[in-house]
Parts: sequence; C-alpha cells; structure tokens
Amino acid sequence: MLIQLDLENAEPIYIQLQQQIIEGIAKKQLNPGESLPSVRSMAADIGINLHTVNKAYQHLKQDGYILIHRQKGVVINPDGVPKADGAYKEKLKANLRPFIADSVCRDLSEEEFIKYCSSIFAEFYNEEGDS
Amino acid sequence: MLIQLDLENAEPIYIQLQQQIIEGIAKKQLNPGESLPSVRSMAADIGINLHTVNKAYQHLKQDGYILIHRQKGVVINPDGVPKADGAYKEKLKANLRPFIADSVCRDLSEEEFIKYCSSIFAEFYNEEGDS
DNA sequence: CATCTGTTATACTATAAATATAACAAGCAT
DNA sequence: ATGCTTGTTATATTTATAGTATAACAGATG
Repeated sequence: MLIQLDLENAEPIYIQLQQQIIEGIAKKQLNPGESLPSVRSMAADIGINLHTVNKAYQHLKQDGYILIHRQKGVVINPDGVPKADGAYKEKLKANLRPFIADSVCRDLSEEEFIKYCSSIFAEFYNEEGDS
Repeated sequence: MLIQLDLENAEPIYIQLQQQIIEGIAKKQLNPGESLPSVRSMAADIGINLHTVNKAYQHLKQDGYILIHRQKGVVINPDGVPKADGAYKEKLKANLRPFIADSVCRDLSEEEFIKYCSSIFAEFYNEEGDS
C-alpha cells in the first residue's frame, strides 16, 4: 500500500499516517487479517522514525483498527472495525460543526456541502480494491 | 455574546474562541458592522491572556470575518464574509475526507452522516438572532 | 544462536500555545 | 494638553507536543 506524507503540512506525521491507513481500510485496499509492515520497516520505507510509526499504530490499536501481537506483528482487525456508537456519533457531530458554521458564513449552501460529502463517500465506495 | 471555552479540550483556546465567534456570525447573533470587545476586555471577560485573544482576532481578520481599526476597535466585516471560492472548497473537501473515511470503516452510512450535517445546518438556520 | 517482533527508556531539538510585562503610537473626550 | 483606550510590538518564560536518535529488553521463530 502506498503511503503519501506531506512533511510541509501542519498535520503531524503520525496523524497523516493514521489517516492514510484508515483510508486504505475504507477503500478495502487493506482487509481484515491483512498484515501491516513492522514499525521498523514502515519507518524505513517512508523515511521517518520508528517511534513516529509506533505512535500511529498505538492510536489505531486504541481505536480498534488493528491488533498488535508482540512478536507476530501488526494486522488489520480480523473482526472488522468497531461500529460507530453513540459517543462516536456525538464526537463526529462536534467535529463537523465548525466546518458547517464556516460554510454558512461563507454562503456555501447545505446542498453543495452535502454534494461534497457524497462525492467523497463515492470515492471510497467505488475504488474498492484498487491500488 | 456568550463565549464558551473548554480549557481541558486539546483544541487551542484561540481556535475555540475563533470558532465561537464564527458560530455567532453563522447564527446571526453577531451581525455585519457590529462591534466586538477590545482584546483587553475580551481577555478579561473570559479569563485569558490578551495575546491569545489577539491571535484569534488576527486569524479572523486574515479570513475576512472582521475588520480591525487601530483605535476604533474590532467590528464584524460590514460587507459580510467573503464567499467560498474554489480554494476554500478544495480545502473543505480535504478536511472532510478523514471523517468520512472513518465513518465508512465504522459502518456509518452516507445517509446517517448527511442527516447529521443537515441537523447542524438547521441549528444555524433556525437559531437566527436568538441569544 | 541469530534474527525479527513490539516495547520501553532516555535524551535532545524544535515548535506551538499560553502567559506575563512592558512599552509604543494613534485617536478621542474632557 | 492630559489622560484614556485602542491595537501593536517586543521580550521572556513555561509547558506540552512532535519528531528524531540511540540503546536495550523480552519473547518468538528459523
């Protein structure tokens, strides 16, 4: 799987890595049970430090995306990702609010906003299994 | 206008303040031409440092939300907020992508996601002018 | 036994966030 | 003219996070 990082971006590297892996799972380029590179080889591949990779992995583990076996390595959660619960949905809404407030101020209509959301959903539903 | 800050939140204070003001504008509790408290009185009101308020104001100015006159003080942009342009829309889509990828993984449907967006839009359209 | 795994520990640098003072310059009211 | 308020600028300090650099440990596996 191809990992794209933007070192100039203000977003921390380990967050970007986290998001790239989540996108990979969403697009089904990464499937349940599949292995991820070890912290060391992933770090070497993308040219960052081992600890930065580990930080991303620990967060993904915390969120139920992956399992980490002490010696076997890292695998995408075979049981799939935990489904969105109430707390998750509340946090999601809280996260979306600033973007929507901003859009309202800038006269970007609800229709257009939702059109963008739909187009992003389509990205994930259509690119299933592609490289 | 009531400003609500959560000092425990990881979100920087100046960002929270910025968002609160933007929400105020979206809800039309704050209208074009209206004055905002000086950096000093705002800082005293909400119990933070003058520079933290100034940082929020500078960002709002940069984004076209407010005008700052050297001695007259701070006012909501009388001409209204600049409308969303192409660059803004691209950035918005890039910002939404991680949330949507996450939702897809967690089996949260496009319909439900959009329902949340609509409910937030409704918050702003319905509470116009309320305290 | 050597090698690979995640893990832990320590140290260092760089940056951002927030605060604390202090001072400056321009307008305005009395 | 004298204060007062305005945003602005400058300096300094503290705290926390991000990222890197090494090193070592513990448990499997070949």
